[in-house]
Amino acid sequence: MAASWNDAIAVGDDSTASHSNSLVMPFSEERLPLHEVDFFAQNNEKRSQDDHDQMVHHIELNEDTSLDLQMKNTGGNRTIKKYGDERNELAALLAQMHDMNAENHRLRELVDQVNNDYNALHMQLIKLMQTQHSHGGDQAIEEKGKKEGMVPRPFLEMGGFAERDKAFQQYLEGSKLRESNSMIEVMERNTVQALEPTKDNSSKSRIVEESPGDQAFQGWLANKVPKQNSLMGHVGQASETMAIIKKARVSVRTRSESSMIADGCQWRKYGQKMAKGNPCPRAYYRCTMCTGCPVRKQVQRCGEDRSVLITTYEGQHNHPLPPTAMAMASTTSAAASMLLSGSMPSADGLINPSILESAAFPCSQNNMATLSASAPFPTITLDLTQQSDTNFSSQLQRDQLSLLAPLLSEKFMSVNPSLTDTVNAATAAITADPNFTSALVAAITSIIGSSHPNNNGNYNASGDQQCNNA
DNA sequence: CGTCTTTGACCGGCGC
DNA sequence: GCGCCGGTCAAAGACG
Repeated sequence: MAASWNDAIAVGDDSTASHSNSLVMPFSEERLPLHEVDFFAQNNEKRSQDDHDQMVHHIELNEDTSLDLQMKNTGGNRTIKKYGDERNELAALLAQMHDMNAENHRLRELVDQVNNDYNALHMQLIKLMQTQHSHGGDQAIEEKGKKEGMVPRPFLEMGGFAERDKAFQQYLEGSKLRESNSMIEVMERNTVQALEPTKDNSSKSRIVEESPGDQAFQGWLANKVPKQNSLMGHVGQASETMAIIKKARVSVRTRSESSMIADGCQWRKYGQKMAKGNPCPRAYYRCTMCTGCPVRKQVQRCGEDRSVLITTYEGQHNHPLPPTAMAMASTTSAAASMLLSGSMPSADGLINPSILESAAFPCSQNNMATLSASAPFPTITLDLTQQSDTNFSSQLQRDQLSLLAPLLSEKFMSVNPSLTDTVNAATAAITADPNFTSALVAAITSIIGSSHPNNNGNYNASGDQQCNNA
């Protein structure tokens, strides 16, 4: 899957060979130096009006993605000089596009790398489970594997629990992960340290720095997971731990008059209870998009502010999701990934907005994400009640970026720290444009979805879906 | 008649 | 051991 930006800037319909800037510049193959960009801009002044009647920016991610933007700027009767006034802006835009192109390449490669890791480790997991089955091994894991269809499709997907599973599996098999600062490595560290709180961490991982967020998460696990002197051979207990990890929840606070937010999934109510400390009843729903889908959600109005609807998601979808559901799924998956990867910068459990603001996301300033360590299961809360924008879909898309970008920056870009600023700057720029944001989110979710062998991206345009366990 | 909602019963975890 | 509480089950009713 070669990432290629077939970016082209075509100027003029009647350009001849003598016009070196009958410009079609494939950014994916060669980088256009800035001085050439400037030359191109200056040359524009000498060109005829007809040459500039039409300016077409064509940005196209490669063929297997959904991002296909066309920005047409028909010049009409504008003069060349008017374009000349914009040359600096154009040059800056081109340079920015170059950077984005390069970053896209790197990100795609990293996604591929993670995907390859996932596939390899998944095979190891299956192999081990088969071995355990043939040797009458631990039934808890076996039953859990059956129950969850072996390859659960995460509601809280991206780099979340599935990776934790394989990281844990890797640890069980006594081997080390490859040399990289991947998300898997961080998750392995969290899992291992949580399972062996008394053991010297230095022998487990090359990662030496422990963020306060790691401590928060491990502190939570230390309370929830019984201490063990020996991990090896206690697969059942380990399975319990993984079950707890899988139970992580993402809670979304929104202002809504309706009884339920439209998140794109189909739900069936199976219970309602009065919860202590809240006069409003709590409703329990399970996903009915596919039989056997373990995803559940709780919906409850805030006792203090009845206009606030609190929706808590739990579990992992085992079926493809429609695009409308991908927005919420991606948002919660990113939040859960942050939660479980221990990337929160605050030891008191708060994911301070500073992590988002540091990435300069215009949409993140009013958001607050909190991590609850007192809940029965680790819960991250996304507070979307401060947004004036009532378009929930748009809200989600913006939040997706605000959550995904720092995640990618922290985990992937740690290989090359200098890239982080570039990514942040580029992301800040593009998120300022809602249309571009929407398209980019679609592209990212498409990439993420397609990175799994049984991915959510299997949802096709006709609406046909295939249940993995059907 | 099939599907969905309602609601009381039941179960398991946890604290005392 | 007991009670509280959160979560789930399942029978009954509502609805299209």
